[in-house]
Amino acid sequence: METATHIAQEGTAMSARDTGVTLGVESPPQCSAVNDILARVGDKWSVRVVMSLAEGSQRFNVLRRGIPGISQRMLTRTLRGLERDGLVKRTVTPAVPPRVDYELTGLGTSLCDPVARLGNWAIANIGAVESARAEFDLKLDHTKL
Amino acid sequence: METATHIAQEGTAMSARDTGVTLGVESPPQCSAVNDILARVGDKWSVRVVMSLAEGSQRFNVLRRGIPGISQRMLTRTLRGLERDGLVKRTVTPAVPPRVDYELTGLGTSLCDPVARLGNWAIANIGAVESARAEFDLKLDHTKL
DNA sequence: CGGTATCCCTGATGATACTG
DNA sequence: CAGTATCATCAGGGATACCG
Repeated sequence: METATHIAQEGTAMSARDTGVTLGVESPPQCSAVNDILARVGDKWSVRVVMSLAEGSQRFNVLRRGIPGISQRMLTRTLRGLERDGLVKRTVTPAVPPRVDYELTGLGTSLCDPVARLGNWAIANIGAVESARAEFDLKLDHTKL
Repeated sequence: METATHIAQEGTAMSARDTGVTLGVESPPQCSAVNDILARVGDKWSVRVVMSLAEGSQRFNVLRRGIPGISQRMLTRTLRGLERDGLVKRTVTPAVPPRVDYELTGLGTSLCDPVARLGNWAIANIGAVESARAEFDLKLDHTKL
């Protein structure tokens, strides 16, 4: 697999538009960009929110109940961040009980695919990772005790 | 719900047309697993390290010089974490000047693909994200000032 | 060379209370 | 309902110094 072998070096920016597996994540300028996006994805709640919204537009508290553990504060902040990045669209409907709906934008939807792939990798390999951890920790004890 | 049963394979034609995307990432048990992996990926340095190692085995300081900005402390911690997760293999060669080489394991290599896809998405869309941010911030000023 | 140990600061997050 | 404000906590990460 020459696919993942020569990743980070030099000029070829992104000819990512066609071939499925395009590895070309590198140049310093884009590197920060990548890291930037990765930060969003690695964020504790962003992915959960995006995945929830992928199922359709939802109101604030519905969304909240759909993501166990998230505080009102963090949901608000996460949504603001996603909105700012153009991944989510916020729609306020003036009404007696305020109504605010959130939905993914095209950009947000497009992010779902790569994120889902990562998620699928995680699901497929979590077992391997966990046993690796167990083994590592075991050897650690063995060494220390 | 067999939603997440056939997820970890294939290359291009998923069922991304129906509801928009392939999502099958939601079951509570796997949810934490996914979040777990996502945390690794979202980590400030893990991806950089993995991508560097994707080019081949490297010694500690070579790796360090290849990742501008990372401190010795963080490189060590990041490598330990990756090693614990079974993504990286650490090899110590007893010698006068200590020599330690790091290389990706099969698992680590397999992670490169999904991560690279995310990276490619980032590169392809960083422009859209940044302009969205600019617009958002602009409206914010407009509202506040 | 490769790594560990400390100190310290900043940002991220949770809990709680209040507002339109 | 949908936030905003405030406070306290805490892990992440940089700088530095020392060890085998």
